[in-house]
Amino acid sequence: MLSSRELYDRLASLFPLRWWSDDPWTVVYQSVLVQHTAWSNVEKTSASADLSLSAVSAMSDEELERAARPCGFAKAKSGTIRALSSWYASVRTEADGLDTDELKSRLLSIKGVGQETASVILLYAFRRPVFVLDAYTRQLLERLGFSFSSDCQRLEYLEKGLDGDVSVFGYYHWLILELCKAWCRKKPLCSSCPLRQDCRRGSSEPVSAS
DNA sequence: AGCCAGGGTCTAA
DNA sequence: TTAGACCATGGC
Repeated sequence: MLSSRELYDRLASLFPLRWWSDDPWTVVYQSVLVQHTAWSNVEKTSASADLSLSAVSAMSDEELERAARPCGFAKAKSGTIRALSSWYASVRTEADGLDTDELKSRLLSIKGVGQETASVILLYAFRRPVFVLDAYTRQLLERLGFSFSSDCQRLEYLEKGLDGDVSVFGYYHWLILELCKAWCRKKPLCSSCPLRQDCRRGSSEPVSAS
């Protein structure tokens, strides 16, 4: 059976390795903006508005909401970003001394931050070995023919053999995104994709995992 | 025209 | 504990 590490190596041979952002605060606010939204909208927002930590704290709620508008759910997202800005300003100096579980529970207590967003922030902003399990990852596992019954099982498979390597965790998530974006939308890659044999949307044809 | 895009919260049973 | 409604915008 294909191991998580082998899957990673295959993906890494297909796509460039990519990290979210080297700036922790950028990761934090973009992880909120991207919720249920195309990445292009996040780029648009990041390009047209200065959402640095100091800029956000100087903005009114109305200005922040206006800045978040292109990403949809602007009222909710701007409120979450506001809450995260004060949270981040207070926690960033002491974060090194905090347990990952402790950091995560603090994140989850913020309205608008759920499991996936918390995982993104822990991994890319605080460099903790947390696997970001999103809909694309579940879809990928499904299409590979795995039948897990819970996210707990999926994480157990995915994290095994990665030695808690933060860089690998980070690259892995982007690689899965690249694959799933390319999968059924770009025929040339699709027909030559070693992870898949046919291109019909919704097909759950297992691929050879030997 | 209508569906989807990297979610999360709240409610109901 | 799980399913479904809801939130709101841009792109195709």
